[in-house]
Amino acid sequence: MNDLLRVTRALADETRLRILLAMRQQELCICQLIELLQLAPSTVSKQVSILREAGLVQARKDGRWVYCRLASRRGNPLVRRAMDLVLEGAGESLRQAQDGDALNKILSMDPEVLCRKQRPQSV
Amino acid sequence: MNDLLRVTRALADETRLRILLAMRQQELCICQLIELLQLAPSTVSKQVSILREAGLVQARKDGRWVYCRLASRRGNPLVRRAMDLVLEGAGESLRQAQDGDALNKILSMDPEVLCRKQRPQSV
DNA sequence: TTATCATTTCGTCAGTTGGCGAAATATAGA
DNA sequence: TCTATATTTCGCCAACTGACGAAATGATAA
Repeated sequence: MNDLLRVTRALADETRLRILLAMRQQELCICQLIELLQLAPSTVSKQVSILREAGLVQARKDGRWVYCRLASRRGNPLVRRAMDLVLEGAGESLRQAQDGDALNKILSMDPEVLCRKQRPQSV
Repeated sequence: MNDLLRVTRALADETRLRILLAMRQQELCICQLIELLQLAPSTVSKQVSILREAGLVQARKDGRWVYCRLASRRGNPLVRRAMDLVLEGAGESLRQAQDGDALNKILSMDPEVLCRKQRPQSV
């Protein structure tokens, strides 16, 4: 039941569901998630780590960037059931439409440019 | 996403998972759940109501007793996926074994006797 | 090496949650 | 009607959570 609880708790937060839904089509690096969610880097990092602990998300490091994607559907059956639930629940809320639009913009950008945009503004 | 979130939040608590797992084979009345969980009636009532709000549990009233059971698998697909996840995650934890034993004892009892046992002890 | 920078870790804080007991509610039985 | 009682509602409190910023980490580039 502990594994189950770790998974259900990981799913029980809107930010984390938004992260999972954003990764449906492609992997995303942390800075892309930061841009999508408009949250502090430390917050995004923490939430992604909760999804990783639950086995829902896998990450690979490439230089300074960390790319995240949904865990394989062929791995842990618990994870597959969890994603089935999330995908079933993906509906037409305003928030999801907004995230979809924002994600398209982010994907059309060079990640380099995105990161530069996120650097502390020298005033 | 709101419906999904209501479901995932309902699943994200050990007490509520225990309730769902206990109802796998048969409906249970609140006082049976109180005995199983060893929690205050107000607490059990609250947790069941969260499961009902999420659509995971249905209840029927029979006199003073309220009987609860898992929602139909043929209803909301979200609910079905949620229960698939829970059942997949039902494992062999010590807690589950203990709950199984306790549940068997409870089911072998007359609910009337169970309720009498729960009444405030007149010292 | 040194500087830069994407990400993570840590400490803090406001808001939420899950537990309890007391009081309220609704129903059965006297 | 009045009493007993199974359940719910309400208010409270300790523990947990999700957000942030500052500092630490690890890797690239100068």
